[in-house]
Amino acid sequence: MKAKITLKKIAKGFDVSISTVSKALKDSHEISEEVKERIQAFAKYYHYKPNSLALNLRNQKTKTIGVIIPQIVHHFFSKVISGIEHIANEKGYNVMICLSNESYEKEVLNMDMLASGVVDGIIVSVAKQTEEKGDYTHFKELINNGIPLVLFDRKIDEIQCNKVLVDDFGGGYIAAQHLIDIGCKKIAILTTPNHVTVGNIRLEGYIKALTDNNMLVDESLIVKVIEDHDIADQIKEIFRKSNCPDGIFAVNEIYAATAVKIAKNKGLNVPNDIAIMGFTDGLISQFSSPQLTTVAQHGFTMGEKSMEILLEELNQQDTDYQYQTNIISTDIVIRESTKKTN
Amino acid sequence: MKAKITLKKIAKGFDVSISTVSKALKDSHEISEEVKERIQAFAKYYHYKPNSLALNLRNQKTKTIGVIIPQIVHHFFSKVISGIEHIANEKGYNVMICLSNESYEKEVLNMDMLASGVVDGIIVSVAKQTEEKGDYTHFKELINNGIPLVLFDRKIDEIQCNKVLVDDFGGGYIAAQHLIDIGCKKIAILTTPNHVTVGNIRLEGYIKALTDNNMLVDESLIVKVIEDHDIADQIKEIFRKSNCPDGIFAVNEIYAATAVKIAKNKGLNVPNDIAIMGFTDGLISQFSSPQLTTVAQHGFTMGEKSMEILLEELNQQDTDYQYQTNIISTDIVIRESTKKTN
DNA sequence: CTGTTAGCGCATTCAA
DNA sequence: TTGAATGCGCTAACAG
Repeated sequence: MKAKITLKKIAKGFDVSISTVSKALKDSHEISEEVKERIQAFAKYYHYKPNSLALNLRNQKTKTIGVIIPQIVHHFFSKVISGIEHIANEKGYNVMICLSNESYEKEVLNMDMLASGVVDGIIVSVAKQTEEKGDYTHFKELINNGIPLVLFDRKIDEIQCNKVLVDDFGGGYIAAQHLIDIGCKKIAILTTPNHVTVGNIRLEGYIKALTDNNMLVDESLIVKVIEDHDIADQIKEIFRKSNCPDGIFAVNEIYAATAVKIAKNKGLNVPNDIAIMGFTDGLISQFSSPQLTTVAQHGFTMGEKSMEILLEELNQQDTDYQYQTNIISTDIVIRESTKKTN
Repeated sequence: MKAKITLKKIAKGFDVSISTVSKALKDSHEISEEVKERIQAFAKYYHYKPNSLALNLRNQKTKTIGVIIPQIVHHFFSKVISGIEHIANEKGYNVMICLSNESYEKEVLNMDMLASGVVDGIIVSVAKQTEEKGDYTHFKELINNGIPLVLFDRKIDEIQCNKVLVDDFGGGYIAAQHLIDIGCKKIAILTTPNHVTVGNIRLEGYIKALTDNNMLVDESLIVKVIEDHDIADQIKEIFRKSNCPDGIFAVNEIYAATAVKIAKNKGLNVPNDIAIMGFTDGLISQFSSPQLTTVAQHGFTMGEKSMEILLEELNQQDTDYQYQTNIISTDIVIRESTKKTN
């Protein structure tokens, strides 16, 4: 293990000063051609690389941005990361990824760590537990410290900063509207508990679509799935004989795929007896059988947009910089699970 | 935007020296109780946090490890990251994730960047393009520079370092054996081109299982899928009337799920007419219909193990440290797609 | 053309 | 009990 090569060592080798070496390596016109050549050749031979830490300390910036996401084993979030990485790389930035595992505590820990000088800016999707708790002081502190912050996916009105959101309302709306369009009369929704903002907003879109179409909103068709309990058990409730719907809109892939499985077990034909659709255009939707109609939320685009906005904030000098909220619109991808054939 | 609070500023505020403040904040016995209390209270009030960059520069370590993976939108890799993150967090390390997108060039770029002082060690899964090219000088340089390296998943004999590998041979073997056990006589394999090591080794396991069972290895049943071309088209070939197999082992989920889809389109019953199984226990396997039998490769465990070994190397002083290769064994998860009912 | 100095933020050794 | 000095690796203003 050779110790790393530094300016100092090169300087000693050539018996010149450190700054001479530094300048020579930057091809400064202040240095004689001959010295430059020798030093450059030497540096190249030994694979000299300036130490990033020293540079960062000196420049007071790291060319690194931090990302805190609730989960990584999740199609949507990994898409977002891809998008962030894509733009970051283009602009010479590195990405540091932290997982909160939906935990408030881990989110705070990660943020503290990132804020201690290791990154120039932070992109985060708020953990469910934080949403539930409603304590956003760590975000406010971050902003107070002048570290640019972009929030994505989950909507937090309490925090003033740049945001990139999915059009969850519109997504919920077009989903329900699609089911109505294909003739469903009793449309159930599988959503999340109230504190999960995205599920909640999709639910609102669903409700709006129903009322716009003069349909009654039946509370018994609104299932708020609690993740701690068995998901399938909760979804089965909706298939009770007396109240079985002819259309289901699930706010994510898993619920949708689970509903399909249950329906098939009950001998129902999807989509003819019951049409089922989800949210998030992931692999499950593509490979389940029948393939699932779904609302695509364009995670990659969201990642790109988040990074772009962060860079904008990073590079602005303006004293009266205005935060923006960017809504990424959704698209419906129609597949077999809602293509009735009768 | 307040400027960040530093030791220097605190020192000025109290009209003491920087080192006094530094010591006071570490509760040094050298400092009087009274001064300590005042300074600590002040620091707490202003949320003083030591600047990581400065600390890193001073300590010559960053408590950060870098990870380079080929893709992130991939169940296996995100599982591995979770595992790495899990252990890293436990030990107070941060994780910096870079994507190579299977590109040699991006891999080299990422590695250069990580090696310039930003991380203490690196975990990587080699990009396909690098495997193809066979140029591993960037890895050798890294090792020469004394930066601990752990390779996972993809096996590269040319590089001397710690490794964590999937038991791909064993996985291929038990997969083929399972198909034999349930009575398949003509077993096809959907694998990758030769340069992709993991696919290749799984193929070897498959061949060994066949020969161990005195079955002939039929070259026409070995399909090496090229990702540039349409996957489904290539897989369809195997269903030609004259040579249609009664069992298929695919080296990943996508190929398996695609094969199932094609089989069903052809009116074949899975598993009764043809049993199909995959590799990697991801969401597709669980949610496709019929649910897929698969070889689980325990990505989370691999991540944990990789991080543990890296930490070991990081903390060792030994001059004659021995590299180790850790094989993570696979398990077969039997589901509907190979449960014959006739 | 080359070298000296100072400073980024911090910890630590040694001196007062 | 406190402070001054040094160094981590690098750059840049300023001297020579």
